[in-house]
Amino acid sequence: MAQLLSEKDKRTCYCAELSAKNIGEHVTVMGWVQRQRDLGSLIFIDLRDRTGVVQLAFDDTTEKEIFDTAFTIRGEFVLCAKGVVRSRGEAAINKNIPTGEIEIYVDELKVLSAAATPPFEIVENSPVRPEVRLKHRYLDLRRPDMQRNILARSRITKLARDYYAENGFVDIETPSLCKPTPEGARDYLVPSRVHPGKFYALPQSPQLYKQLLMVSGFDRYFQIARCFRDEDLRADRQPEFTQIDTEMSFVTADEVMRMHEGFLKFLFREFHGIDFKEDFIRMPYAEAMDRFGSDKPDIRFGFELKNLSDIVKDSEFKVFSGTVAAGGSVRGINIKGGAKFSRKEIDALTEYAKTYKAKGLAYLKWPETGDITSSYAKFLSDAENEAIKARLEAEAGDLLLIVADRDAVVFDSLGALRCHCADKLGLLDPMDFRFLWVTEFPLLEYDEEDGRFYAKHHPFTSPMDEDLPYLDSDPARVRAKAYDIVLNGTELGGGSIRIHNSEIQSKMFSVLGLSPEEAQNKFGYLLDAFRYGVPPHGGLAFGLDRLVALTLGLTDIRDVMAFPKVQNASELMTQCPSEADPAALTELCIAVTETEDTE
RNA sequence: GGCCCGGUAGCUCAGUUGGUUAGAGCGCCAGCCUGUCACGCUGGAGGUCGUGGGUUCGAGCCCCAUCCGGGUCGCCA
Repeated sequence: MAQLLSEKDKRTCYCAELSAKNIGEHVTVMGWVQRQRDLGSLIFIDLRDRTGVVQLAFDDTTEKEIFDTAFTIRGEFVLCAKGVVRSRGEAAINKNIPTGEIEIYVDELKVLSAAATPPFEIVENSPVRPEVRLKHRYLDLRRPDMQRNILARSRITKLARDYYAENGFVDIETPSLCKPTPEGARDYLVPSRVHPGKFYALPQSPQLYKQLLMVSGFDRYFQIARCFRDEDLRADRQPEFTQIDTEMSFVTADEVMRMHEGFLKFLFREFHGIDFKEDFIRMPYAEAMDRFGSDKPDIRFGFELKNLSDIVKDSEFKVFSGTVAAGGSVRGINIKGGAKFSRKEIDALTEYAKTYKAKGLAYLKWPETGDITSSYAKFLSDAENEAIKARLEAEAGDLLLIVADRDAVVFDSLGALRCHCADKLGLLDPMDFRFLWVTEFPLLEYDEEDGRFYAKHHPFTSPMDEDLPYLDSDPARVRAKAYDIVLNGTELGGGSIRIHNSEIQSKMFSVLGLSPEEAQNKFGYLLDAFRYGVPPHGGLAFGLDRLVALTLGLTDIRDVMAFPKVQNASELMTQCPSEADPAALTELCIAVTETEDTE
């Protein structure tokens, strides 16, 4: 059945490139059959390629053999069709598609491939279960919306290459087989045949290589880098993802931020025609936490956190006053328009807050008409109640939500609640792009379980100059020259100025509990390199998948990745990961001692 | 590792209190049809109800286990 493409079968244009101005031209198009409509002695076929569809027409003046072929054609057959572009005539114009004024009157037709009936329709927004889509990803990717996403991704990476090349960045590839990263996410390990018992790791990011490239004097480095982390998945997290990775020498944090802000503005101008005239807001971490309960605030809406601790610290209501006394805080948010939430919905909010470790959620619902209802008001004095309303600027129609707990829990739960409620109220327009820099992150994070500090960013992040004196005495208060770029509540990227002073680096390792010997063992090559003349340097990496998704107004990065993995990190189409060939394992000196199937 | 939601025809779903032979739309197959474009009309095929066990006279429905998918917390320097 399938016919071969010959030298004479040269495509002259893509399907949806044709329009009324091509009328009379003889063209050759190639593509997949969207649909065949057989009206008896009249047959229409919509032919689709990555640009869209064009209608092929066959009637009783069509050569019989061609007409008979057209009759047998089914969905997703691959065709080569030649013919004359002609007007459909006034009555038959389809205004819903770009090529709706014309059709191709076919005089030569080749079936290049027949096709089995696909498991789902190849149409936009086809509501199919994710596992079915992913098992047949090659068909899913044929759908127009997925084609648009993948094409957009390609365009965005090109814009990135253009922008950074224009600004003097050198595209340099770094290894995929590298030394395992201590203190980071879990590494994917790759065994070495030549070195039995030894392992490479796949890079979590090219961090140290790019710093070494600064030592080498390349001055500005750029790479679209594939990164790997063996951690659990989310809608915005895959085990294998792509970064737009950069590093610059002889710069301050301000210069790095300006450079990358320039890229985002360039991208949105080119891609969406949106001109960001103002500088992006820069907000210190402490302010972001205090106002939004998050280090990646969504600033498309208000509902800001207010500290109520001073109002309730002496209250009769022990849930509030006791929390303050124990060193925690009581904070609230005002969900404007939230009074429309039902009791059931508010109960659901409480359950939601509990997933963030909050012990409870106090509320006050002030409807437009009717009585105020509240879970806490009866326990407070009138003065306390009025002060809370005033602090939260409450009025009719509002819903006040209050959490009393450790600061970390209060921020976490209220930060999540404000976004959750905004979503419920339909306030989140994905095409409203609000960028924000979060700066002055804490350098270190104390881990209660391990009883030690960990680097919040990584161990090479430079402390802020004015906080250097506290690195020994009070590490927790030291802020870093680190910055994240946030878009609509998602961390799009982050970076820092690195330590380039061996004394400070040693001090940093010591705070992290690394002995000089351990530091030398783990990062010796970097420390050695720094002995030979290291420029001050810093950089930033964007999560390309998130950047593309958010630019397109999407929330699931799988929609902008050609072959993503599912929640258990397997790939449904190829069924990887899979068991290794025993001979290969033997050669690698690896024995599998336990699998999930073992009792 | 925890919690929540889902799995019924190729796809999307309905399926009452546990009760006859499990339904619909789309898709698919066949026939008819000259202007369709989600063509229309007529007819037809298509089901281990995720899997295994249990309760029951009787299970798509109840119970237990398990697999698969999604969300989320932990985790993600």
